[in-house]
Amino acid sequence: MRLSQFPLITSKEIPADAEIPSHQLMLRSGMIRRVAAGIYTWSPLGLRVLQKVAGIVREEMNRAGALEVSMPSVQPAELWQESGRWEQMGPEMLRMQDRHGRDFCYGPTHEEVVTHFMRSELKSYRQLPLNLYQIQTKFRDETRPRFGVMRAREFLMKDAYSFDADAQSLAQSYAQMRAAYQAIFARIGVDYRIVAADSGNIGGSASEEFHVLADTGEDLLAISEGGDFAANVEAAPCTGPLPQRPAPTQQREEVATPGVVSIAQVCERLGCAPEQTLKTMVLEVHGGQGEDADAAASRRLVAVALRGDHTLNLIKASRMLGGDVALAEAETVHAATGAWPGAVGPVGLEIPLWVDRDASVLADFVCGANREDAHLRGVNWGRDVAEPQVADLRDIGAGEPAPDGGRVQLKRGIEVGHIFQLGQKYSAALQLGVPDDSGQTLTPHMGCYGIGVSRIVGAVIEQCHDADGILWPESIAPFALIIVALNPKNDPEVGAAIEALYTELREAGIEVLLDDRDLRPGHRFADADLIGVPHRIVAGARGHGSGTLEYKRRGEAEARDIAWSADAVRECLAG
RNA sequence: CGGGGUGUAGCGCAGCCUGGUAGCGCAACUGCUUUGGGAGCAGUGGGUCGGCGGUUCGAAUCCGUCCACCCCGACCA
Repeated sequence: MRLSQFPLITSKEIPADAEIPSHQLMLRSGMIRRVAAGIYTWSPLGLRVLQKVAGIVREEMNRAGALEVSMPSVQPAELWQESGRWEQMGPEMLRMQDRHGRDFCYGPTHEEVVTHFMRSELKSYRQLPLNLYQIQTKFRDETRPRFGVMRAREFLMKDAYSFDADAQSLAQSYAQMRAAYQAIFARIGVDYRIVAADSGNIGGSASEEFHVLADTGEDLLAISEGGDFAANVEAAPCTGPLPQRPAPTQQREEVATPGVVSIAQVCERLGCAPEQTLKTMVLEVHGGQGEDADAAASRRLVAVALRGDHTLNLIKASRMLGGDVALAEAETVHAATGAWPGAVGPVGLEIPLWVDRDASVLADFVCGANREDAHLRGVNWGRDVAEPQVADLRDIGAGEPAPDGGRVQLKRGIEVGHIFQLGQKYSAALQLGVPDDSGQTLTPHMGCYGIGVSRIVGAVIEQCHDADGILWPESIAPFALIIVALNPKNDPEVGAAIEALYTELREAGIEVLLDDRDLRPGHRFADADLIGVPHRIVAGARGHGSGTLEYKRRGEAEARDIAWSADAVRECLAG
């Protein structure tokens, strides 16, 4: 490719609305252009990288025995009503109507469609196991798209769905996909971790996430130092040993605390440590465990209590309470407890209360009094309040013991892959059945496996960049090599030699970009660094005289001279 | 959805408070010079000042309203 015929529009200036390095560099290098919030056009340069990533994903999926299909991005409401998710999904799903007024959505995921497809394709248990995948544009109407392609509304995703005869076979399919994902991320060449995850509203049991480690990641990961345990903080259980609860030593006492609503204020006013306080929060729970509409539509209030210095984990709470959980509005809290948020406490509370493990071993603690402007101190479980129902409700913290005995380290990650064992949730809801070896109907066990292809592009840049621009791993670089041709027009002989070199390398199958633009060298070096081509050759009259080219690896400080020949260049590329 | 902020040339911004000919830098285009780390000089083109409405002799500027985008939070593959 000749740069004089390739639209490379780069910018020195950092776009005002880009916050993180990958977003800034993708805009500065012209890989993407914003069309609307969370919606982007990929330029020829950007698309080359995106397709490199997609190509690696496709090869490894094929190698793992999955079969590529293409399903529609526009999907009819009926399928989503069958699975119950038409109502469940909420505004994240982009809905529309056709000219007849029929409901459709732009597919955020494809469990329903693939199951529909299998209803007509699966005739016998002998076809199992089967794994189908596609690489396709998804749309999820995120509340807050940000960071360019990292959290876009429209994005490219590889989604795969496996079908097995039983749970044991599903576990094997899952393990195969897990291995394929490891191969994919190893080939791309990023530093990643596999962590235990919550399965969210997709449903199902076992689920793990693949995270690219980066400080700008939106997820917090709990990784055991020197151990095997790794989990998204959302799903990391607190299992550390609890101390014996001390015996009460104080009398219960009410203290006036006008205007005090936060733990910090309580501590300041009463001169106590946050570890000695109990914070009580009221949650509104929507939906229930049951399948019936009444349970799904129900709302109930539940209180949870944590030690003052701990953070509530809404995922844990919602898993334990069986429904969608959110902090209740202030008015709701007041109506239910007689206190505004900040003064709620367990004593005399009339709604069900769950207490975090660590809060359950407190003694002589400080808590809200369920009255305005008042707190209690010297409160004790068993004496002033009933013995608590205990649960694990908080985020794990750095330095705490991990379940495997190691010490928890917190790291930030970008979720680029998620694999689930779904079980029979969708196959049962959408009535997918095949005859088994005795002629009975078998409901297949499903797994689903997603990779955020476009997100990987951003995530790799987060890990691979310097002050001058991107440092692509060779696996997904838009070009392997850039030749900066200096002054080819001044000396026809040099110009011809550069042309010959370019042609020979190109015909050898190397993705080479010839910078033949009539710009000053500095400008072109800066562009080469910005777009991150891994190998750079400078060819000009100076070296041509002595039969040398200048070679430089992106990211290395020093350039070196090599012989003016395609073979010498190929040697540099090889290692 | 709550809070904050911003909309002026392709990009980055000034002008607005105190109403009166729409500016600067970069980019683009033309010419000449220049050619090893984002060149110099000269010239050219490009604007519904986010939209609509109001006040006024006159609105980028004041008022109202709507929209878009960004940040923080809540929420979420």
